[in-house]
Amino acid sequence: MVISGDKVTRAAGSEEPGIPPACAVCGVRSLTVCAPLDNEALTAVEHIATRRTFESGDCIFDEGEPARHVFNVTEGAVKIFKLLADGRRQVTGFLFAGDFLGLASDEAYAYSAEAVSTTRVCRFQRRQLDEMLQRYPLMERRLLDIASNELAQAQEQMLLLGRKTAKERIASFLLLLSRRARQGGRQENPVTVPMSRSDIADYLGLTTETVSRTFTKLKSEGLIELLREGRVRLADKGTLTEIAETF
Amino acid sequence: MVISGDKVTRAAGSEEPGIPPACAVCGVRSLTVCAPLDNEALTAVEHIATRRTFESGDCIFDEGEPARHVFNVTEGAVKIFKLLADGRRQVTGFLFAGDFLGLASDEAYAYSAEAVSTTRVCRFQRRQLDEMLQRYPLMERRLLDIASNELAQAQEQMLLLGRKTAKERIASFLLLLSRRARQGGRQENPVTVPMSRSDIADYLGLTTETVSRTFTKLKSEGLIELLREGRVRLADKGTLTEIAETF
DNA sequence: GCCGCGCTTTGATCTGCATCAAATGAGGCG
DNA sequence: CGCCTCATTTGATGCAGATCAAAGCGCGGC
Repeated sequence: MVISGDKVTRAAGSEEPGIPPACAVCGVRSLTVCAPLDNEALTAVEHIATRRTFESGDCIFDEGEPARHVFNVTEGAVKIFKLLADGRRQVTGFLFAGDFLGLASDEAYAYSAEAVSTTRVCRFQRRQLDEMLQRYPLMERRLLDIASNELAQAQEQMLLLGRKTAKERIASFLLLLSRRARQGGRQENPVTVPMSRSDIADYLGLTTETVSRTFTKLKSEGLIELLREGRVRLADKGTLTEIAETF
Repeated sequence: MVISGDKVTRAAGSEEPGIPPACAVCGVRSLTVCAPLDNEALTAVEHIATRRTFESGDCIFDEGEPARHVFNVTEGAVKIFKLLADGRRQVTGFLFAGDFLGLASDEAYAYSAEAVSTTRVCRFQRRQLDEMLQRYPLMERRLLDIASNELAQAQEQMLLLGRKTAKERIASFLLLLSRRARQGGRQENPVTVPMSRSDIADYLGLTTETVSRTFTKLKSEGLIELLREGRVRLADKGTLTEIAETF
């Protein structure tokens, strides 16, 4: 029997020992698919949920793999991405506490998911979640709202990828991070940017070099300040917003 | 009282006189959100549906407008798009018979919609549809599946916009049109391309000139043939697929 | 405290697609 | 049937961002 698994393996996320998640006191519940559930339903959720922790760089699942689980991020940050055969990569989203992960129309995941920083999730068997959805229409409705939201965000991102300049993309990105931080109750102005330049590049359809240069340029224009530990202060949100929305 | 509105105004689509749509014999029902409904539910749908026709270029709704209706395309083709303040445009999708239109997470449409060719739709009041969804869980589940599918498609499109070359984009686009035509029971090989070069450009994040040049190049390489009335024969689907998936 | 490694920044050059410009072609209408 | 209009194609040139290259720099290990 394992007394102390101390160091986590870097592969599939470590299972938490002990107590099931106390959904009733979950700090991010109001953001999640569980938001509209009553106590009875929450208890049912607790019984089918497993908590897992992933370290930065850990793979959560891979594109094409049978989609047996879905996840709720409770802490940390996740990137989801697709690859072309020659290695070109498109990050299609970053997920934070409260975000739902693993919706697949097909039987297989449509994208890969990897932790960007230390990340905790609630994991469900897809089949068990399906049963929950049938039993609790409010949950299904909530999931539909979440999906609609993601769809709107995806279209915003298409606009960015198809039509915005590098500077506009970076400004949009910083404002997005800031907005998401506020929604998640994290600090919104000196905003934390947990992902690497290359993840940002692959999210914005640019290269690391262009991302870096553009940050430098925004800094030299006094619009942002680059702080310690990947934190960025949005010094002139108004101008950044104008740039992002484009003029 | 209007006796004969003969020529349709080019604004909001003309209302059909007479009989409600015969949902029971609807040719595209199996593709739509109505697919899983029984006869009782179909009758209810009939009572809240209005049929409308739009001519090519007609606006169906505008981004930002209160989202009071949702639509089912029953015939024709629709483009949905977003604009930047200076007029740059991103077409985020083309919709065909069977496709659902108007999901808005917010109270407002997240994008504009315009007919690309003569188009017929079933229109519902959002509120009435919401009631239907509560009454018929199968319909809500179906809508969730549709939304999941669209999400997967959106991610595919982000990959295209962020990482593919012009040639790869055009190849992907033609194969997408062909696949959608097959799904909708329309002719899949000489595929009909109802939208203008400039709509295609705005969908693929290119310019009309680049779209045109790339078509010409694919033609000169013997991969496609440009036929009368915007039809395109995919002469070498294998190579097109290789190009689209990228090597 | 020093070393080594990977990430980020900065610099120099190249290129795919955009932009600008003009010719060609396809409908629609008088 | 010929003209007008607008979409498409083709051509010439420019540029934003990619690519190639080489320093900085922060961080963990010893």
